[in-house]
Amino acid sequence: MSDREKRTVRDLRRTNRSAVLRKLYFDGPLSRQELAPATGLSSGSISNVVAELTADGLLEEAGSVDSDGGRPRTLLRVARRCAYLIGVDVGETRVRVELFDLALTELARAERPLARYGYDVERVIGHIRGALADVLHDANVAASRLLGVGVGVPGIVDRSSPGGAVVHGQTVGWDAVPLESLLRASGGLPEEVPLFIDNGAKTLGQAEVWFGAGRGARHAVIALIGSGVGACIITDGGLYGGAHSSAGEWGHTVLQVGGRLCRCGAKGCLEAYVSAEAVLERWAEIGGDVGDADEETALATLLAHADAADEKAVALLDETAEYLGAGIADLVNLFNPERIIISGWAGLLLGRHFLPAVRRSAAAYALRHPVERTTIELGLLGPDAVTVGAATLPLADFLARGGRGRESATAGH
Amino acid sequence: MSDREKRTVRDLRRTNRSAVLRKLYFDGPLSRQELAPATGLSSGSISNVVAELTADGLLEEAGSVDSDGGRPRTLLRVARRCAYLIGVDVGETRVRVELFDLALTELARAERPLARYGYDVERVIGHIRGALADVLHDANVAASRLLGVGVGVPGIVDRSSPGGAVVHGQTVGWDAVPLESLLRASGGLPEEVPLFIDNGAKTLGQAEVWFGAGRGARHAVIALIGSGVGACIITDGGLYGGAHSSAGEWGHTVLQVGGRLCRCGAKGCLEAYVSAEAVLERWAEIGGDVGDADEETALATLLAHADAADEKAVALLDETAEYLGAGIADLVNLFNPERIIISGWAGLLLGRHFLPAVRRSAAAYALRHPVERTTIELGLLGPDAVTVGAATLPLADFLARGGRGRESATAGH
DNA sequence: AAGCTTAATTTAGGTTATGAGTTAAGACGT
DNA sequence: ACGTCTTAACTCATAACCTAAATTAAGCTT
Repeated sequence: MSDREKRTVRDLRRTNRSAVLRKLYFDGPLSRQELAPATGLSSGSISNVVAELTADGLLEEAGSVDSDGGRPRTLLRVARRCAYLIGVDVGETRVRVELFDLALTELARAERPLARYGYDVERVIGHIRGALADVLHDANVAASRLLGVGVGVPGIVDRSSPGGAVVHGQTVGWDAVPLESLLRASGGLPEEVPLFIDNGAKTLGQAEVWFGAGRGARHAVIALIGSGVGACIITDGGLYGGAHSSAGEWGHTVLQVGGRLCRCGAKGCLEAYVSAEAVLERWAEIGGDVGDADEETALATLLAHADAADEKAVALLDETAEYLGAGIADLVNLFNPERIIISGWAGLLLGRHFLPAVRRSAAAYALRHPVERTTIELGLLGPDAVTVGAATLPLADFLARGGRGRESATAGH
Repeated sequence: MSDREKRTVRDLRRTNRSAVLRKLYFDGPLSRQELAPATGLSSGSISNVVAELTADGLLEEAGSVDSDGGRPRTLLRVARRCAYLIGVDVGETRVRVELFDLALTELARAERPLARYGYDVERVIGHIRGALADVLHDANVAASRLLGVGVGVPGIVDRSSPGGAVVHGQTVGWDAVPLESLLRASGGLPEEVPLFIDNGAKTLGQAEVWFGAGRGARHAVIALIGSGVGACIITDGGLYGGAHSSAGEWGHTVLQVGGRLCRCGAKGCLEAYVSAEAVLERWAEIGGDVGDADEETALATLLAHADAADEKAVALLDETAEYLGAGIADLVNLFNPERIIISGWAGLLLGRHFLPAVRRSAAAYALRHPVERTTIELGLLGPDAVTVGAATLPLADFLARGGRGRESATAGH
């Protein structure tokens, strides 16, 4: 059923290093004393592991706290400058690259616009490579000190193929683009720096779970509404990808058999009702004025109409809230998460307008037991957090490895 | 993020015992020589672990194979009679209890009918207790030799509450029934025999994954269609439960916002279109003759009508196939499984009739990439496998523990 | 019967975590 | 100021474990 699980006594150390590192990373500075019960290790082992991590330069002291009457405990934290991360957001209109330290504070960024016709693969690769060199130069960080590069892209990322991640971006016209090998071949970064590619929606979700509205949830779904609709599914604290890491395609969930035509070709998808594009389209259909502004301002205009009690706008948004609620009900019924977080630029805009209505609709369509135990909230991070989320991918790997190098990870099957 | 991960050097042994045991359990008799690469352990450790397991009576030799010129390797297998399992199926019309050996071959069974008004909790508890005693007596097995008792029930089982599993069976009128503590209190089985309770659909799914159409799949969804509709979701080889183990409530996925009223109170649920009850209801609505036979024969009659080219029946089933396909498309989009297995008595009946149509519909409603990589098949096990699946719960626990006792598992947080 | 081949066990060596005992560092009371 | 008390962190002996190499076991070939 499952081959290689855990093997040697050496893996133990890695696991324990990882536990200590993770605890310190997420729960701020802690003393060795607090670390012991939190990780389940004995105080002796904590000393041992901490000494090792400190020797590796991953941990540093952070002051001390009096302990009434006794020796004060010295606090420990992860050394934020011991390594660096890069997050790349390949968006609909631009490529953005940011450089972070371990604590994910931004050190440099570079952005390259992508003209509408700009989804030429070569052009995107070139932009990434150039921007990557720029941020490293600006912050004066050697590429060798990078823990890894995370890339968030639109579309489905299939990580199960042998030559590295392959991107299928139906909406941007990418069909089986072997992004990983192309980026590698472009020579922009050293051989040994690992590359992590995933769907942009998922990276944003990961960011939201680590640092935003999802903090502490073991089971959560981040619903992302922009021009399109997607979702990031967190199960047992980690990103769920399914067999070919294309899970979470919530936007193409069927809400109306034989309903509105979606850009995916099917009928009645959630996306055909609640995406910004769809809402505006429907607004135009019932005679709403759209103008030729960009989607963002157009949506804001629609919301303003509704605020001004424009009946048509109100009705449209009511319906949208019902559909969105029904879509969320599906997530609740199928995944039973603790929390559902609505995010994405349109999701935040719409959510601020009608979150209570969405909650009501979700409660009406979902089963009572699970929906009563799920909270539905808005995301705390802006859509810009895609880069943060992308940087999170190598970071997660780093923490899971306990801050050790990746040895000969090529001990394939 | 996650507390207790792995700790001591002792857990290592458990993990390795578990790996050896699992490998032997699922992949038949193997020699020590084959075991080594399969588990990632050295031949020395294999010897060691195997010796320990044999001393514990969990393994036995199973002949030997010549190895041209050398010492023949002796084959090993799990001793099927080293412990026993009980599976309980609390169904819509009866309680069934079966006793199995480790290989899950049936040794005894007992069945108690449940009158229509029979969902009285006390009655069910009494039936379980009685039938349990019967099978143990019939097969002459001491209760102390039981590895555990697995129970499959209708409704949502919340295992997150402190006093043991609680069952919320909306359809059978059970509201927060603390089945675990009630069964314990009934005194039917010794203190130390563990009790595992889960949704019957999920246990059936588990059986299908271990021994049926799902063998070998790491990501699968078993779609169960009977009077109601449910699903069992397997992620990374294990049952997915979500935050309160109520995940997989596929039947109440919305397929038609504002559509047919479902017995859950919401409108447009999948269950309101494709469950046996719903199909027959719709058949009656358009004037089909139903008679007052039980659901099973009524559905068979409908299918016979369609086979005889009764236009109304054909149209109804076409529509049903479309809805079912759309529901499956949702599963594909959201979970991206390798395999979807249609089961449940009505699912098997309907599936045999129109599986190709369902596949077409699913392909039309789901995204191309994932649906091309998912197979949609019928289950291989009959609905009777609920007991097998239930027995699988303690078995999974046993294998995960490496066949060791459960020590002081009360080292709670 | 000696030599060869392959299987399985034993042994030596190296990591690791535990837990008791020790040292470190400061507070408190007289 | 001094000794006592309290708490933190480290050290070291012990036990458990896995690996790799060496050894024993079992059967075939010539």
